[in-house]
Amino acid sequence: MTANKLLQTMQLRDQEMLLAKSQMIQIPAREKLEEPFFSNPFVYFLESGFASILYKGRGDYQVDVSLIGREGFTGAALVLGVDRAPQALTMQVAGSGFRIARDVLSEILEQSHTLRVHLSRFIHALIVQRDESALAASRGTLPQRLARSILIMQDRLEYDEIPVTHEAIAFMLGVRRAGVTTALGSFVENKIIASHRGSIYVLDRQALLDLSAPFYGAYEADLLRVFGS
Amino acid sequence: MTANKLLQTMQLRDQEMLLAKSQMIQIPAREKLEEPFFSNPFVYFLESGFASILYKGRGDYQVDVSLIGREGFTGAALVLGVDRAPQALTMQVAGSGFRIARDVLSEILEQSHTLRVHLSRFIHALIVQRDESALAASRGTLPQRLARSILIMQDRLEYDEIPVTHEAIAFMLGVRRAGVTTALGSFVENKIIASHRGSIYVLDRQALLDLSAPFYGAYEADLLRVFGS
DNA sequence: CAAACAGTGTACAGTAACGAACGGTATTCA
DNA sequence: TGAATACCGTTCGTTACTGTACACTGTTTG
Repeated sequence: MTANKLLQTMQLRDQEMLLAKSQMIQIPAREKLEEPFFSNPFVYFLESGFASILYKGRGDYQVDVSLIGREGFTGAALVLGVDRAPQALTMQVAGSGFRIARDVLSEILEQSHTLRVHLSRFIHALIVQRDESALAASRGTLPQRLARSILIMQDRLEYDEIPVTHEAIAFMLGVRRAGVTTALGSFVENKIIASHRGSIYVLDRQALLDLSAPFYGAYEADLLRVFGS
Repeated sequence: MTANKLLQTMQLRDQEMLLAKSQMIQIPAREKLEEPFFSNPFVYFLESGFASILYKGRGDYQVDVSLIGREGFTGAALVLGVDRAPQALTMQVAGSGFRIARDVLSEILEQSHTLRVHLSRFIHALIVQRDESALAASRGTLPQRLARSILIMQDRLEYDEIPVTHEAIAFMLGVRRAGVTTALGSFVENKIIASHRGSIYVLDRQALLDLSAPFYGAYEADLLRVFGS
């Protein structure tokens, strides 16, 4: 049995085909799963931990446009028939997952219409997640974006402790590290989180939900529409 | 013959099937082509003018995540197998296009694998456009975002005059109308654009490219990878 | 043709986030 | 065990916006 929700909710036949051709592996934090403009050899269905999709512009401008954990998979471009995409995919919190060669998945996709539809629905959810990120980046304050960030990381880990540094968060949001530190400081004061070196502990999830309300929830709602459960 | 680039570059058979089942219509500015969370009855292949995809959060937070003109089509969610999406689609500059009923397109998609692939590749480009928007929103200054905005509008109109108000631009970017006015004012001073009531004239496209360099070009590059030309 | 409206220019005080920098405390490594 | 490194806290002046507000001018409408 797998912990990946996409695998869980697809047709059994599709799931079996995929699992038969894939290997379970451990993935350490900061491992690069996809390089930009590169024909990446593997696609991943994570079981734990999460990876982030980073979009890089010229100069060293960059933002995280989405996070993927055990609710999804990493081969959107492949399903869309594109083999070189401008995004980078990096493991943010270590975990495990099933890895499958892109060519193998391509073949399976040719054979199974149901699988294509299932994965496509997830791609739609990913688009929604990107839209929420764009909205938060454009209209949200740093504390709001930070709250959203913590929520979506916690959603993927399904645990109160999030092993991530201020630096890493700042990088994801495209803001100063010091800005993250001060904002987190005020969260700690208000007992919304606790914080130790390299970790954040969520104490008051509701407060985070309230803070980030305009920018959180649409991805989750879209996933529900996709998976039903 | 059609002016829509997606229609032009698809297999002739697919193009004929689509055109046989679609009507050419005129679309005025500000017409709503898709409502959020609504099963929208039509999909559009524009021939002129452009529409914007607006993502709305709670409250009245909103941003434009992408613009679509004659290089694309508007039924991404449908192709991805989803019938209710959280985005709104509004015609920004009046134009014309082919309209096709969603159910009809669905049927054609079932029959034609080549069409599905073609449209999917465009969806990938749309994702790239969203990522660029997110990056610009997160890291760009107002003048940079504005320059990008003017460029992508001009790209879709393929003409030097862009019939759009400061108000409309401010709305798209999610910033103050007054901010757009001042920024445009400095563009006028530097002879980058000229501006009359309700219109912007691009004088120095290169200057706009320079300004928005980190945030412009990836969508266009992705389209090239898709269409080849 | 007057009145209403849409679109633009400008001003001002307030604030959120910035870049740059420094000091302190855990943790890792030789 | 001492040195190097990673991570966090805080400060300071600066900048890019924001919200609010008002005045001006073309354009539409009754």
